[in-house]
Amino acid sequence: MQFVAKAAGVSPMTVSNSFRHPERVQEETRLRVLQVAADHGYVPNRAAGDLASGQSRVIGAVIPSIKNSSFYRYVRGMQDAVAAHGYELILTLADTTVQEHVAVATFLGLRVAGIILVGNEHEPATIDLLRKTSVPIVETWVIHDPIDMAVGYCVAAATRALVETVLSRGLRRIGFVGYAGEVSRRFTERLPAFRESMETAGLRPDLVHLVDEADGFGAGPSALEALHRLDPAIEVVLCPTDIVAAGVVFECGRRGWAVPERLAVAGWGDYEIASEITPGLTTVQPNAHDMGWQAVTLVLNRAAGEAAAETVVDTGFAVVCRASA
Amino acid sequence: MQFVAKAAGVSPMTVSNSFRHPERVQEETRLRVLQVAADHGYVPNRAAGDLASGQSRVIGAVIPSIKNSSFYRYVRGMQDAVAAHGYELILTLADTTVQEHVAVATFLGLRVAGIILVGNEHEPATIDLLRKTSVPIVETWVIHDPIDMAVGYCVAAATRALVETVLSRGLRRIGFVGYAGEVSRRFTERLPAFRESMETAGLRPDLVHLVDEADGFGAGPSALEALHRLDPAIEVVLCPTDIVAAGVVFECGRRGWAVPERLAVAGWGDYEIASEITPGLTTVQPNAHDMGWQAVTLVLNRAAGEAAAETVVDTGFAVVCRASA
DNA sequence: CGAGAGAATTGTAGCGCTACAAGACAGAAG
DNA sequence: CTTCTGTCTTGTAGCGCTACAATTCTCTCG
Repeated sequence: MQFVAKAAGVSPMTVSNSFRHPERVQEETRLRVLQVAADHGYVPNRAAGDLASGQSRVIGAVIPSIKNSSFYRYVRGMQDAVAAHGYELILTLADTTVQEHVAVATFLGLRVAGIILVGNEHEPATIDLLRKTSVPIVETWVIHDPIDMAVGYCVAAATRALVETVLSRGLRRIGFVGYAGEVSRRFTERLPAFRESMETAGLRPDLVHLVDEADGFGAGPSALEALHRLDPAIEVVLCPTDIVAAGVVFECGRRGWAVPERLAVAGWGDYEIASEITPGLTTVQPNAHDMGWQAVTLVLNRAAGEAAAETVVDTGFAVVCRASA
Repeated sequence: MQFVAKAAGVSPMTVSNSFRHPERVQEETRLRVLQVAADHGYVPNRAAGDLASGQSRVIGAVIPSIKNSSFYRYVRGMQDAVAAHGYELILTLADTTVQEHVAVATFLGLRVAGIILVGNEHEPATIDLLRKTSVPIVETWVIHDPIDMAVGYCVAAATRALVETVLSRGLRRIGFVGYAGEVSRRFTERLPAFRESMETAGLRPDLVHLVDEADGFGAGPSALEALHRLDPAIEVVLCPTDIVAAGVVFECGRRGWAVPERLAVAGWGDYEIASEITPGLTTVQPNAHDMGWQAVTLVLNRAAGEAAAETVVDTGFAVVCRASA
């Protein structure tokens, strides 16, 4: 900065103001400074600036996976929101809670303006760190027991809505595919909600099969096989993701079963594949873009000193009805 | 830090050393300092530390999209490499070159240890900035005309290898699906390579159809329709991505065409869907994880002052043969 | 028992920038 | 011609940390 100041014939403060407070500097002076900076490839050192000003315009987000298009929309939502407010977003991939902890420590070390996490399952050490910091924290995709703030939707409510949708189609023999093993809590919330809905409707709540999360499309055929054995006249299968649902649809194709006439199928997540395959998948669409946007908004509101009153935002969901169910 | 030092009864320097140079501090003292820090949720301010030491252990990467699993493996490769060397990786999503420019400016402002980009298509302003900085720059997925360093594979060579693979299956009527409009150069490299290979083999090089990149799976049916009209006896379709190839396979299912007997199909990218659908897709697999790893390695080598001699690394590719072709 | 070597610890200065207060300067009013 | 006002510009101090040199504190050895 010293160098640029000298080259432009002004003081370092004027250089600083040219970048950060354009209105404080005369137009002509500012343009000259910016020109000199551009000529020399000078970019203000944010680390130093943030240190001096005690604030940061960078928000850190930890995302567990970048494999599905819901997360893509979620990230876009965050990116769009930060861009609209002159902030920056930095992302770290973390597939395990241990990686998440490392990422959180890094963000805290960088003194980011806020941290956005996915889910509410963290290492005890992470929770400890998060509770002690004054940095705004937002947990997304869930709305229970936030450490600080949360943005998400109610998985149980979405499950009930999906069951009601298939009931309204006149379907009664409803099979449910869930994930077995150590999976995120937002998956485990679905089964009890399904059972409850079925009992309320006076229908069999036990047409349930659990598959491995790692099986991808492959989980479809095995789930279909298992549920068909439980009830050969099964009418519809509710899947934990659109990937599994697509696997079921492909398997129906192989078996020569018409979808939805012989078997209806519903997915979850409204991934890209849901609208691309034939028949299109009926699925639950979380408002992923909105969720990302709201998460950033919560951080910014907190930074602006606004009331921390409503710390939980429900971005809702929609049951998207396509041809598969 | 002052606070922690006081609480632990040592000087600030000892606190600093406890974190950064454990060997300089007596075990007992170090543990006490770390304990006090943990109790108070203290995390050293990296911005200040980096400023004082004049170095950074953070590498910035700009990625254009997180929609496909190749990029996922690529990011994992980078993440694994930085983790192995005690560095951190921060990601920014940028779908346009303008967004990329903003991201690059942010990284430069953060004084990262290195910047990793995808492709070699950038804004003139970005190139200018990149040439003037002394920060190591790596461009990935391409190996032509790097600004600084590059890691990638030769798309033309992979195209030729794919054509040879289908030729070796005895197929002769080969259709090609490309992307129309403003697409990344790595897509545009494929068509000339295809034409050349076909001419060398003495076969029709004009069974070509261009589709819109945004069409996803939907591009499959329209491409199939168009190529079938060009040559009703077409034997194989080479697609620009596995998504398009999957779209073609699904469409074949609808038409009752057996794959690969009636029509063989090849994709590109070895996305997850390639191995999940039936029949599995024959496709080109870029060594995405390796590419990410090598990109980080190049940055670290440069940081370690090692020779900048070999600045281009070819991570190669593989033609993965599955049932579809 | 004092000198010397080595380990552990501690001041000092400064990284590049910004907040804030103070200064310079032009033009308007008296 | 002085005073005042408002605009533009500039010193000063310090953000939280680390490199480096200096210091203190063992402990060993002649």
